[in-house]
Amino acid sequence: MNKITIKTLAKELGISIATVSKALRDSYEISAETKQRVLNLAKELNYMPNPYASSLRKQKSKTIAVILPEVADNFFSLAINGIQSVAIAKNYHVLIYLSHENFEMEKEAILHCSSGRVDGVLISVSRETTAIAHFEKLKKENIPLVFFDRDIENFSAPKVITNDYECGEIAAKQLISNGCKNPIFISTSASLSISNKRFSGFISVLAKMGLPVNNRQYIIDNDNKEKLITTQIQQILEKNLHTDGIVASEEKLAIHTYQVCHKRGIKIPKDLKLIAFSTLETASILNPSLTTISQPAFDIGKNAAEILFAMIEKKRHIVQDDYTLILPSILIERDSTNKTLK
Amino acid sequence: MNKITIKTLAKELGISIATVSKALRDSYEISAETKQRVLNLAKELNYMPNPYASSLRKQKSKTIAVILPEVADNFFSLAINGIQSVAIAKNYHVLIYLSHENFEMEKEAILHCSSGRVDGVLISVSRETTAIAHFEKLKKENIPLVFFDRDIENFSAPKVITNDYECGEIAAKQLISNGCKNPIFISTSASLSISNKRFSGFISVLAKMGLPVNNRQYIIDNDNKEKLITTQIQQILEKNLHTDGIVASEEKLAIHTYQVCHKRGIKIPKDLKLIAFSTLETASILNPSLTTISQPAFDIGKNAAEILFAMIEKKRHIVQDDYTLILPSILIERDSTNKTLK
DNA sequence: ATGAAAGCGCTAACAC
DNA sequence: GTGTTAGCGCTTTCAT
Repeated sequence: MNKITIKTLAKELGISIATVSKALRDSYEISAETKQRVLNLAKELNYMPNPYASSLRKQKSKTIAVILPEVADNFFSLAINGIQSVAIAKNYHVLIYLSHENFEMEKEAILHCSSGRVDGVLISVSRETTAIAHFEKLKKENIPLVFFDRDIENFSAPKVITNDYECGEIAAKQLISNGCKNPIFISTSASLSISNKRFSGFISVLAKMGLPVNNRQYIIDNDNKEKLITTQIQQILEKNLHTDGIVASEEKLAIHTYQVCHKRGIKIPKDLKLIAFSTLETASILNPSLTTISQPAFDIGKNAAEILFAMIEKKRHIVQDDYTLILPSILIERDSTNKTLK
Repeated sequence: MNKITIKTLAKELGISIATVSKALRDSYEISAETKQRVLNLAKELNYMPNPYASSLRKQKSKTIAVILPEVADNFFSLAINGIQSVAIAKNYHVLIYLSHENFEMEKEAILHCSSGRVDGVLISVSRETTAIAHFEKLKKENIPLVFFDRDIENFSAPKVITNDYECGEIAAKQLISNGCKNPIFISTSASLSISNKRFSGFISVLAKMGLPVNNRQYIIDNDNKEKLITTQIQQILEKNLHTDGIVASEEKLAIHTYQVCHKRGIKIPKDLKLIAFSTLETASILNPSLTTISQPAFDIGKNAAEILFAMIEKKRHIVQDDYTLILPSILIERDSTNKTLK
C-alpha cells in the first residue's frame, strides 16, 4: 500500500498541496467546498499526516517525556495515570523512560529529551541523583521541566510534591503514641530529598519527646540483588534488639519488613510496629493490615502534567521556577501500629 | 541559546554539511582527522541530532508503542520493565498508551501509531476488544504488531502469552483437591480470550470431576465506580451460599474478594478458598497469604519486544504471523487454598 | 576524501 | 480562494 501524503491528495483533487494543507487545518482562507472535498478524500484514503514532518516544520513534537525511577512501585503507576489523563486531553504523546534508580540512566534519558524530541519533561529523580548538570542542559534548551514527588534541592524548577516533613512527624507520633520507645527510620537513599525530609520530621519528634536520636536512620542498599533487602532488614533488627517501631520510607521496604517478621516470628504490631509511606492497594488486607501514609499519587501526576503544559503553552509567566505545589498525604491507621493488638 | 545543527558544525569547521553528517555516522569515506574534528566540536557544543529530521528522512522513528489496558496492575508494570529492557538495548524510545480497558481509547491509540509515528507496536488488548479493523489498518501500513498476554483470536499476529487453559485447570484442581465442591470463576470480561481460556480449563476439570458446571462463571462489571466491585462480589456470594471456592482471573478481583470476606466475616480458607491469577508482590503477606498462579510478566514483555524488533529489523521471515510463544505461569500454593487451615 | 543537491512531508509567508 | 516557494534538519546519491 502506497503512502498517502498531502501530495497524493493534492494530485488526486487537482489542487495544490498548500491548499490541501490549509483545508486540513480548517483555514479560513479555503472555501467550504474545497475543504469538504479534501476532507472526504482524506477520510476515504485514510490519510494521516506524518507527525515527524509536522514536528520538524513546527519545531514542536506534541510529546512529553516522563522519567521515573521504576514502574513497579504503585505510586508511580498511579502517577502515570494522572499524567496520561492530562496528556490525552491535550492530544499529547507520552514517552516513558525508567532510570531504575540509576543516575547514569537518568542522565541518558534526559539526553534523549533534548534536541526537540519532547516539548517538556516530568521527572521523579533517581535516588542517586545529586548533580544537576543534565537538568541545566535542558533548561538551556528551553525545554520545560517539572519535578513530581521526588525533587532535587539545588535546582530550581516547578515541583509537585507532598508534605514529607510533616508526614515524617506524623509517622513518628503515630509510633510513639502507640508505645514505641525505639523507633527507627529506613529508606534506600541517604541523598534523596524526599527521604531526608521525612526523616527530619521523624527525628524532630523524637527529639521533642526526649527519645534518643542517635542511630535512628538506616539506609538499605537496594542496588544489588532483591534478596538482600530482607537480609539487611533482618540484620538491623538483630543488631538493635530494642527496636520496637519502623517507619518505612518506601513501599518495598515495608513489604520486605513483613517478610522478615513472618520468617523470624516477629509479631507485628506487638513486637514491632510498622508504618509505611505507601499507596499499596493491599495495605488493608495484609497480615496485619498496614498503617500507611498515603500519597495522592494520581493528583501529583495530574497536577505536575498540568503545570508542565502551562509552561509548554507559554503561559510560562504564570509558572515561576520556584513554584511548588504541595499536595498533602494522609495517614491511614491500621493494625500494624495498634498498641492493643498482639 | 541557539540551536546547534549540522549546519552550525559545518560552518564552524569550514566543511560541508554532508561531510559532517558522514563523519558523525563514522562513514568510511571520511578521513580520520576530519572525523575527529567533527566529533570534538560536536561534543564541545553539545550537538544532538534532531530526531525528527532524521526520522523524516529515514522513514524510521526509532520508537515503539506499548498499548496497555492499565498500568495499576502489577503484571503490566513488570511487563513494561521487560519491554523497556530490550528497547533501551536497541536504542529505541517507548511511547505508552493506556486504553483503560476501553475499546475506543484503544482504537485511538492504534491510530496514533500509524503514519510512521512508531516502528512497531506491542499491545495487550482491552477487555472490550473484539473488532479487528484497527489492527488491520496497522498491518496495511506495514507496522509490525505483537500481542502480549492478552491477545485476540481472529487476528493473526505474533503473540507472547501464557498457558491460560492449563492454568485454568490447575486452579480448578487446586480448589477441588483442597475440598471445594462449589468453586466459581470470576473475571471482568466475557469476551477476553485470556479469561475464556482460563475458564475453559477450569470448567473442563469440574466436568471431569463430575461437579456441576452450570453458573460457574461470573462477570464483574468494572466499568463504573471502583466501589461496586466489592458489592458485586458480595452479591454473588450471598446468592450462592454454597460457594466454597473462587478463582479470580485478575489481581484486582482477588483484592476485592479479600475485602468482602474481611468485612463479612467470611473466613479464608475455611469458608472460602481463593486462588488468583496474579503477580502481586504482597501475596505472601496477605491475611491469609494468597495462592497465586503467577505469570512471567517481565519475560512476557521482554520476549514480545524481542519479537517485535526481529520484525522491525526485517528479519521478518523469521517471524510468522501466527507465531505464538507460550511462557508458562506457575502455581504458588499458599494459605488461601489450604484445606487444613481455619 | 569532500561537497552539491535533492528530497523526506509538512507549514506558512507571500504572491496572485 | 488558491498556488508558489522556501525551508525545518537530516541523509544519501552522485560528482568531483
